[in-house]
Amino acid sequence: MVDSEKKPSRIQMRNRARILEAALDVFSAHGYRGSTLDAIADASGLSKPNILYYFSGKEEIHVTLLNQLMETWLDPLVEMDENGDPIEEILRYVMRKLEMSRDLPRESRLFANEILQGAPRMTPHLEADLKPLVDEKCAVIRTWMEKGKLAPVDPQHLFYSIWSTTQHYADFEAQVQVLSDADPLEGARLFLDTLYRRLLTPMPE
Amino acid sequence: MVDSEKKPSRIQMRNRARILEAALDVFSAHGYRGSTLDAIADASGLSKPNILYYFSGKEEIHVTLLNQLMETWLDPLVEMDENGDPIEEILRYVMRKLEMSRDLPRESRLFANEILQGAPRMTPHLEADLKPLVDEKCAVIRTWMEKGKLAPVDPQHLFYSIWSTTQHYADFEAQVQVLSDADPLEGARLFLDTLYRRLLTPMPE
DNA sequence: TTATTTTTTGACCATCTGGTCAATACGATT
DNA sequence: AATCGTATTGACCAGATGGTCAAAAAATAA
Repeated sequence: MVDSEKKPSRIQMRNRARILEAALDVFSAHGYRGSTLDAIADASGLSKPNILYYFSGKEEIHVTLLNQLMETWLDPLVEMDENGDPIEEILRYVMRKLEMSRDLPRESRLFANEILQGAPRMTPHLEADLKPLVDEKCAVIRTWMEKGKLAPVDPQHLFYSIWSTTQHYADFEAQVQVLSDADPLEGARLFLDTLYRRLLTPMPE
Repeated sequence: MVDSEKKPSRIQMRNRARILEAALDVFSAHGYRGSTLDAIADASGLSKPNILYYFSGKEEIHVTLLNQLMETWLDPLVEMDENGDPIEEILRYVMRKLEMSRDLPRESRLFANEILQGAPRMTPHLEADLKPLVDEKCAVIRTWMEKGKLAPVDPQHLFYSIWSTTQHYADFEAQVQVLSDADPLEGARLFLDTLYRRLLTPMPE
C-alpha cells in the first residue's frame, strides 16, 4: 500500500511523476471530462489499475496537477520587485508570462480549461493564493503611479490584460496557427513590449 | 420525418430553437465532451429521443451552434470601416467586442472551448471565413499606419490583443469574479479605451 | 533461501451515454 | 369522424468509463 506516512520509494516517485506527466498531456488537450483513465494509462505506459494504486482516482490526479501548477503560475508575479524600475519590472513580468506560453503551453491550457468550466476545483486556491498576491502587487503598482513612475491605469485590469494577451498564444494556439505566417511568439514579444511601454510610460506635463 | 426539402413547420422552428438554446447553455458551461444529450434534453424540456428527431446527433447540434456563432462573431470586424477615423474605428471594434463579452458570454465560452481543444470542428471555418477577413482588415490598418493616422504596430498582434483582452472577461469570468470588487466590465471599458488610445495615437516627431 | 512487503495485473462490475426503434399521440385535412 | 403525415416517447442496446479486487509477480528484508 502507498503509505502517506512514510517517505515514498524510488519506484513510487518515478511512477507518480510518469502518471502526472501523462495526465498533463491528456487533461490539457481534452479537458477534465474529455480525458479518460485509459488515455492516461496508455500515455504513461502503466495499466489502469496500477494508476489507481498511486492515485485514489481521476479527480485526485487532476487536483494534484492543479496544485503543482499554482506555484509555477504565481512565481513570476511573486518575483516582481517593488524596488526595481517600474516599467522594466512590469515588462519583465510580461516577458516571463510570454515565455511560459511558449515553454509551458500544456499548463496554460490546463489552467484555462479549469477556469472556463467555472473553476470548480480551483476557486479556493484563487481566493487563498492568487487574490492576496494580486492585491499586494496592485498596491505596489499604485505607489509607483503615485510617484509618477508609471502612467495611471487601473492595476487590476492591467493584470487582466497581461494575462490574457500572453496566455492567448498558448490557449488559442489553434487559432493563432491559422492566422500567422511566421513564428508568432517573436512578433508577440515586439508587440507586447511596444504595447506596455506606450501604455505605462508617464508623459511629462 | 423532418424533411430538409420542405420549409420547416412552426413546431419544427420552435423546437429546433429550444434545443439550440439549451445546448448553448450546456456546451458553453461544460465543453463538448462534458455535455450530455440528457442534460440538453432536461434543459430544453424535450425528451432525448425527441431531440434526436430534430438533430441527427450530439455533434450536429454542436456544429450548428458553431456555424451560427461564426457570423455573430465576425460581424463587428466586418463593420470596421476603412473610411472612418482610424482610432475611433478600432476603439469602436474593441467596445463592441467587450459588449459581446457582457451580452453573449455563453457564445464566447463556446468558442473558447472549441479553440482550446484544438478547434477540431472549426479549423475549416477559421481558414475560410476568419483568415481572409483578418487579412483584409490588417491591410486596411497598415494603410492607416502608412498615412500616419495610427502609430505603427503589427496589426495581427493588435487583433490578438483585442480579442484576448475583451474575451477574457467572459472566458475567465470565474477568475475575474474572485479578484474584482466592483463591476469589472465598467472598469474594463475605461482601461481598454486608455490602452488602445495610448498604443495607437501617433506621436508627432 | 525464505519470509514479507510492495507493485502489478487480468477479470470483472455498475453506471453513464449516445443512439435506435416500434408504438403511440397529435394535428391538420377531407 | 376517418385519414394521413407529423411529433413524441418508453423501452432498450452497445460501447465507454471510472473503479474494484483477488491473485500473481517483483522487490526487499531476514
